[in-house]
Parts: sequence; C-alpha cells; structure tokens
Amino acid sequence: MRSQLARKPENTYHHGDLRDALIKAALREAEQGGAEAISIKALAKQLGVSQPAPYRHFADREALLAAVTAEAFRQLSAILRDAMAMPSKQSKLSRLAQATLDFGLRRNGIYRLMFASRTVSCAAKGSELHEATRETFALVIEALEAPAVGFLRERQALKIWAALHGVVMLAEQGLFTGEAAHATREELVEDFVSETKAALATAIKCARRPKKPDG
Amino acid sequence: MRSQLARKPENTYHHGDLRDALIKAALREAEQGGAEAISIKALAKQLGVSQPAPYRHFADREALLAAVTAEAFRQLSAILRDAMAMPSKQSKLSRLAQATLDFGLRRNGIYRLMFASRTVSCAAKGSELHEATRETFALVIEALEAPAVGFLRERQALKIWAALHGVVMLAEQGLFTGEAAHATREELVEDFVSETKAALATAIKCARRPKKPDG
DNA sequence: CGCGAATGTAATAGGATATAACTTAAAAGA
DNA sequence: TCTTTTAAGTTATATCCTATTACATTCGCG
Repeated sequence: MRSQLARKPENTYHHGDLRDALIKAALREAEQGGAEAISIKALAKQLGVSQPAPYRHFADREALLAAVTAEAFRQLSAILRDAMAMPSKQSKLSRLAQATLDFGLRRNGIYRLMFASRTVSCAAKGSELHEATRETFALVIEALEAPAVGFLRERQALKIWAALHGVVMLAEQGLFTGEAAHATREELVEDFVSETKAALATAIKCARRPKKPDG
Repeated sequence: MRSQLARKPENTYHHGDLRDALIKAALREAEQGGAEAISIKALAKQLGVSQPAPYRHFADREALLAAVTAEAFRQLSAILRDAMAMPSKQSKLSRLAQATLDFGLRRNGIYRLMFASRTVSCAAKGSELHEATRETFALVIEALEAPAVGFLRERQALKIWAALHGVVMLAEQGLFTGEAAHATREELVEDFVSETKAALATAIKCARRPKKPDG
C-alpha cells in the first residue's frame, strides 16, 4: 500500500491508497488558501484518477474536509508533543504556546480550516474529528504541569488556549503590523503564559487550603 | 433611491440601489453560513435582477465579500459604541467585551467572515475595509478608559481583543460544551477583563513614576 | 476458481463564477 | 430641449466545480 506515492501508477486500475493520498494532497492545497483551495476535481487530476473517484472514499466535500481537518489536528498534536518533549529552559506551557503561534502563522490556511470553519463545530461527538480536537486540548492541559483540582486546571487551559488563538487571529488580520502593535506577537503570548502560570499557582494554592489565603 | 426595498420593482429596467441591496442581502445570507453561503447568482435572483447584474457593482466575488465585511465591521462598531454608551454598573470594557462575545456567537457566520477569512488580511491599507477594522479597534482602546502612555494602552487593547476572539472561537468550536467547560464563556471573558484592568492600572502607574514601584 | 465487495471510469446533470456583446434609461452638455 | 455619453441591466455563453448514475475492473475470501 504505497501510502506516500501520490499519483496512481500508469496502466493500473486501482490507485492503492487513494483515501490517504487525497487527504495528504488536500492538506498541501489548504496550506495557503484554506478550505476554499480544496477542490475535489483538482485533487483527482493531481493524483491521476478520474474526477468522481474520490467519491468512493468520501460522501461529499464536507466529509473530505472533516477528514483533512482531523489529520491536521493530529499533526498539530504531534508538533505540540514534540515541542513539550524538547529539552529547554522554557516551561512546557511556553513552548506549547510558541509552537501553536508558529503553526497558526506558518500554516495559515490549515489553521483556518481547523479553528475557523463550520466543519469542526458540526463534528459529531464520537467522530474522528471530534476525538482529534479533544486530544489536542488534552495536551494543553498537560502543558500546564498542574494537578487536577476541580475544574481549575481545565479553566486555565481554556483561557490560555483562547488567548493564543486570539493572537494568531489578530496577527493574520494584520493588527500587529500597524503602529499600534509595538508589542510583538511573541511578547503577547509570553504575557498570557506567565499570567496563566500565576493564576494557576494561586488558584490551586487557595483550593488546597481554602481557609488560609497564603501559606 | 429606495435603499431599503430589496427587490427590483417589476416593469423597471433599473433596480435603483442594487449595490446596497446586494450588501444587505449578502449579510443576511452570511449570518448562518459565512462566506460560503454568499452566492452572487442566488443574490441576483433574490433581488429580481439578472445573474450578471451584480458584476456592474463588484469586480468579482472577492470585492463583494470585502464590501460586506466592511459593512459588518461598521455594524459591530455601532453595536460596541451603543454598549459603551449605555448607562450601567459595569465598566465600559466589560460591556464592550460581552457585546463582542454576543455578536460573535449570535452572528456566527458574519463573525467568521470578519475575523477568520483571508478577505481582511488582503485588504489594502487605505481601503474601506481596512479603515472599518481600524475604527473598531479604536473603540477597544477607548473602552480601556486609560490615558495614552507610550504603547501600553495599545498593548493591553491588543491583548484583551485577542483574548475575546479566542473565547468566541473556542465557543463556536464547541469546546465549552464538554465536561471540561465548567467555566462559562461569560466568566472567562470577565476574567480577561479584570486582568486587563489590573495590568493597565499597574503598568500606567509604573510608567508614570518609573522610580517608585508603588505610590 | 469464482463470486461479491471494493474501487475506478465514462457520461451527464446542475449550479456557480465570470465575460462579451447588446439594450435601456438616466445624466450631462450644447 | 435635444443629443450624446455613460451607468446599469440583459441575454448568451464559456468554464469550473460538485455530485449522481450506470458500467467496468480488480481484490480477496470461501
């Protein structure tokens, strides 16, 4: 099952691994132009199969987009895991944050596919895509390096995750290029990271010793 | 120039205000489905004109989207201005924040058009759209109710604006519906608001009296 | 081996963007 | 006022895309 070879070999009837090749090629297309850049017809041509062949593997365009988005989340998860595993003077959270920012800016189109399309919110609860998004978020929680105390940790994970995405969003919008943007994106991200750490430390301390405000 | 009447009256050759009617109708279409829901052909039919008529007013689909997005930013600006003007026990910033969240969730599709499409980042510097986005951001700065001290104020405006958008984004993604989301969106937004206020207060105090850390 | 399921193809319908050539009506100027 | 120019709309058409239907080929399993 040559899963890496994109094009179908000539003089063969079956591609061998069309489903996978479609997802990989679609990811490549989406890199710059986002979901709009994904055309089933163009992908089929690129892979050397007939135009309706992809419909054997995906019910419609939406289904392909969902699969592509799920793959993108798995790739992001892998990148974040690597960033967190890498030895560094920075904290895990800081590395995760900078890696997310980097991913969002570098792979702009894919990022929009993941975080700014209807595809994800339409994903059913047990679906491949839904699971992929949950796994990524689990890494954010892990990056906090904090014990589970009620929902304090999840709350801080949501906060830092939201803040990060906001920075990516505004950066892509060009709000950091004006004269107002004396602060760089990276600085802002670091701000959020240290605020999260501080909030987490005090919140957990308070939760553990609810009577004493300081120990 | 009946600017409100959408459909072209029968037995007339000219619509009268097609450009405006197109933008308004497109906004209505985008409310749910975002940019993808905007079809020039469908709009033309809806307004009772021939299919290529819109091309007299917009060079292509992208140009229409840009105009629609600019109008959306002006509407958001108006909403935020109203929210800030309204008498309330809450701070201006808090009202702006909640109004933004509300807008992002209620008018989901339009929000994506504004903050998560390539349209905005492609807007040229003097364009209608670019000006509309700058005006909206100016309101965020205004909501801080803080004096201009270097770029401190702009930096905090960027931070709270980013955080807000992150919350909207994750909320639309459904990350607040799981068991992890013990915190409501509104609570998170208030967190960010009060952190901003605190950071702003101390930052400005320090900038004013650089030698004395506390006054 | 042989049969069913999976996978691919050709043909085709239908919807969208966009352009070209032509028509109408409104505005501008003599 | 009459004419001429120009803005705005129309019909016809080219091109691209999604999606379905009916048909062909190959894989894999009993």
